Amino acid sequence: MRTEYSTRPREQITALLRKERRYLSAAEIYALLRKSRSKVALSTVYRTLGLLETKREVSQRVDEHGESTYVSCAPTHHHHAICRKCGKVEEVACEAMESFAGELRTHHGFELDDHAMEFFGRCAACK
Amino acid sequence: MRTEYSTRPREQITALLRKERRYLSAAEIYALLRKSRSKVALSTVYRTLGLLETKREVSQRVDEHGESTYVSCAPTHHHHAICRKCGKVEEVACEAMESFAGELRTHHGFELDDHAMEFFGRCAACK
DNA sequence: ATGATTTTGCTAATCGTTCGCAAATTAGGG
DNA sequence: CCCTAATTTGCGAACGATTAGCAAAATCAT
Repeated sequence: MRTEYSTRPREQITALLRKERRYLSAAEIYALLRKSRSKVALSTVYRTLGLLETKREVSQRVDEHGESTYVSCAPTHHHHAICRKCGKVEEVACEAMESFAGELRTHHGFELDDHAMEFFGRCAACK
Repeated sequence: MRTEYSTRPREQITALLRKERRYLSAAEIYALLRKSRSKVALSTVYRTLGLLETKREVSQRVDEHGESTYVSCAPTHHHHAICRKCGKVEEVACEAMESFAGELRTHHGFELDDHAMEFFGRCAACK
């Protein structure tokens, strides 16, 4: 039948991610849910994250220790500005990409077809 | 005495990286060296990569399977244009960063202090 | 409610990476 | 050169995050 079930663990994981809006590891999500008297297995966390990633509802990032972390975000193309203090992630659009594409073409003969960017600094609240 | 020795394994790993100029995993480096009748232990490859990373002589990137890969590059600030066909990595400067910084400040109140970018496409040779 | 199907939870397996330590290399005097 | 002290290597074991297997539980459509 190939349907997708809506279950309690999935709802809780999704809700937590939507609430936090910062990069969390599977272990952190597991720990946070466990604290709020919800018992989800770590493997379920991993599976749900994989699912959400496929649906483009979260994006994944490997942190400085090599651990995968995940944040809830829009399924459309954008980049992330990550606050170094509180971890809050903001989505930012990129219009200025043409200038880079042009630079790459003229200086390197490189035909750009995709790009990834990350910004680090202080968010409005932490500044 | 706190000196740093120059050894055969280190020279070979460094030479290989400088020759290839594409992202290689520790295992790939190990395999390539082994083929050219050089016996370096995998752990030595890892240790040397860590050393080179500290010295900013290689940069590290986690590939799509979660494996760490490394490429030889300049110690100064720049970004990488990675060819999807041959894997060749080219270093590109970024002047256009002010426009992003401005956008972040005005639209998000975000104070930018660092950024990371990657470009994907076809290099001049593969186009 | 019922039954087919999807998910979960648990545990064990996987696999890249790191560690520990004895043996081998290196650098630099004598 | 040769010796010694210090650093590296190589090997294997240990580690830790992620994945896989499978029986039991939850979900959905009828």
